[in-house]
This record gives sequence, C-alpha cells and structure tokens, in this order.
Amino acid sequence: MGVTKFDLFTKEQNELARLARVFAHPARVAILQHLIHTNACITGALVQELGLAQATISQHLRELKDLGIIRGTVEGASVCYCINPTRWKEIRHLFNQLFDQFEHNCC
Amino acid sequence: MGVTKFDLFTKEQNELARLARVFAHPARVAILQHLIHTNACITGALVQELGLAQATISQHLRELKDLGIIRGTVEGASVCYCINPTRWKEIRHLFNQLFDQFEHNCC
DNA sequence: TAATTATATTGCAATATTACGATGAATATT
DNA sequence: AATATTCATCGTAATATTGCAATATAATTA
Repeated sequence: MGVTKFDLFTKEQNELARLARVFAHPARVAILQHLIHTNACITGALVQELGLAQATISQHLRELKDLGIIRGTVEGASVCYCINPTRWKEIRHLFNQLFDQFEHNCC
Repeated sequence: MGVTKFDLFTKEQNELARLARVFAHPARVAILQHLIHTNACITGALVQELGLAQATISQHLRELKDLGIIRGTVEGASVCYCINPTRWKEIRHLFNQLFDQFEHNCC
C-alpha cells in the first residue's frame, strides 16, 4: 500500500495531478515567479534568492524541466532558465478546464 | 531534512502550494469531478465509482474538507458532499493570478 | 595544465503521503 | 433492543518527497 493507483483514474486526471504536484511546493512556486519576473535567470541567482542549498534548487529545477514548464540553455559555465510559454499556456488551460467544469451552486 | 522550509517563502507561495497539493492526487481530482457532475453525492457513491477503499475515500474527502473546497451535510446515516462555490472561485482566482503573471515570451 | 566557478547527480536521513483493515460512533431498520 | 448501514478515525505498512553534504562534470580562468 501507499502507492497511488494510477490505473483507477483517467489519463486526464493523472495528468492534472502530475502537473499540480509541480505547484505543490512553495520553492517551485517561488522559482517560477522569479523566472517570470526576471524574465530568465541562472541557477546561482535562485540559490541566492531562495535560502535553499544548491543541490536542492537544482533538484526542483529538474522537476520543472521534466514536465516541460521551464527550459535551460547553457551559457558558458552557467545555465539560464526560463519559462516555456507554450507549455505554460497549456497547463493554464488544463487547470481552467477543471475550474470551469463547476459553474452553478448546489448547496 | 525532508521538511519543507515554509518560512523561506511568502504566505502566498505557501498558500498556493497547499492548495495545489489538493489537486496533486488523481483520486481527489476524480472526487471533485464527480461532485461537480452529480452536483453533490454521498460517500458511498464515491466508493462505488472510484475503486478505492472506504477509508481511503474518507481520508481524501477530509483533506478536501480541511481546505474548504467541499462541504458535507449529514443526511441520516449518510453524508452528502458538494463543492463550496465561494472557495472554488477563490482557488481558481489564486491559480490564475500565478498563471497570468507570465504574459510574454522570453526565449 | 592546475585551480576556479557553476551546475548536476548520488546517497542518505527525516518527514509526508497513500492505502487499507479494524474499530468506533451515529443513524436506520427489523 | 438487536442488527445493519454509513461514515470517520486509528494504527500501520509501503512508498514518495524534501533537503543537503559530498562528489562528479563541464566550462573558465590563471
């Protein structure tokens, strides 16, 4: 036990859950906001900005990258990360699809 | 280690992460969708619909209830759950606030 | 080329989540 | 009143997540 039974749910439900996980940690929310506001930034800046260890930031960045939300481009010894606009819109659409399923009041 | 360092992040970042956690499990997404489409339903129906044990469903319902997303009203021996419209809109707004922070393209 | 800088990966400890059987509490039925 | 039904809670096992030190890798500089 203790294992999520993905086979019980639809592809869409599993997909949304997988995406929601990304936003389910304040560090990743903070990273995304920082990438948005600085328009793109290198890992070192994020380590400075947030108070987490370099290894931890790197791990969070990987999770964001794995789901295609951010992209990293190598710039010499550094890596410059930024939001993937297409994916971002896609995710917003998926969330709003759920949000908009509920319209009226029942209770 | 292993503990999320909530104090490093803003109230808003922590709040959003806490809410995202709710959507981060397909069973809870499925429960919400079922509540939306049937307009309200009792725990027993959810146990039938999803293939999870009653105790597990009950646990997921509690998490949804704890964050105010759903409400349960006792109806005899059963409990009828439904979406909390105010909270639902509030959550949609919070998510869209993040989604809309990113507008233009950087890369 | 050796030392430095920047980031990723590995390994592990602490904690959180998921799932369910067993049990409890409350209402409904006989 | 005894039994059945419905749901919540407790305890526990399995697994996942978070965080970081240590180390690896790759580019830069001295």
